[in-house]
Amino acid sequence: MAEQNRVKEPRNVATDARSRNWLVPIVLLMLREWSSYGYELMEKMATFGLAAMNPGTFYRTLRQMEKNGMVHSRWDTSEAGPARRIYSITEAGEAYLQFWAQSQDHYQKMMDTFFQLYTGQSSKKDNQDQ
Amino acid sequence: MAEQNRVKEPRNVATDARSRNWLVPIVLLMLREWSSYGYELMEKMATFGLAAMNPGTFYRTLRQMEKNGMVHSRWDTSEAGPARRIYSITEAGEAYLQFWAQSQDHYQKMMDTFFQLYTGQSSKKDNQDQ
DNA sequence: TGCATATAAGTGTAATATGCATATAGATGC
DNA sequence: GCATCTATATGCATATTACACTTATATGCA
Repeated sequence: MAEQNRVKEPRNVATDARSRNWLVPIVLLMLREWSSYGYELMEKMATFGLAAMNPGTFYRTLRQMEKNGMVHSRWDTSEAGPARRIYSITEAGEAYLQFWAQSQDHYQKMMDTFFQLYTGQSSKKDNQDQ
Repeated sequence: MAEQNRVKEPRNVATDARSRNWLVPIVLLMLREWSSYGYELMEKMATFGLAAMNPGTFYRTLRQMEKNGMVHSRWDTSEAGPARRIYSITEAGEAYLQFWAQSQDHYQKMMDTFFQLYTGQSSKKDNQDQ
């Protein structure tokens, strides 16, 4: 019955920022370094090798983060062109970032377990050279 | 305005199998080793330190995977107790697993970049002792 | 001037995903 | 008989996300 059902192409899973679980912390990280606005943030995402999700979701996520208190924003009309909403990280945002970073430890272990089973040996993929 | 809005407690983010992005590959991994059924698979999840999501979602995901062609199933009534739906991995499932493992590489690099920015040094969280 | 395009930030709505509660059913214990 | 464990599954509400648009300012250029 499941005959002509091809395997649905996995939509890049962790390759992109999807699940927003990634989006939020990465945006916070960027804002920790320099306050910025949506359009720029979206472009910087590429630095992380993250094909940014569609703009609509991205902007909406930013507003959501503001509602959650992780960031706050102000309009910037000083530059030419359309007004920009400049986001800055808040203390709550910093706290979240810290919490998240800690939780990554667990994640890393899980990944390690995965690769142990998958390849029969530990992932240890970061002992490349440097 | 965003005043009494506390930061929504992140519901364990990557700590559990949520986003199912993890669920699928891990189930496939387990099925690669030995064909099994939902109930057992759910229990084995604990091995990965993954608090299994609720049964409903779990079973539903398995059926979804079958529809996608990653696994196929047959009823097993040979044992005592309720019939079990035994799942086996398909070639498409193996292919997906491979694809996924590759994408994790990318993911790992991203995480590394993240921690470089966050702590100012490479994550290197697995050079603990051994 | 008129129009395409880049920059910038959004909204509406439908499709998906997920959690939670609940249903069904065989087997076993008491 | 009835509670409980094993085993699989569905219904519904809510949460997430994608996709298609909308609104605006500014610039290039024919």
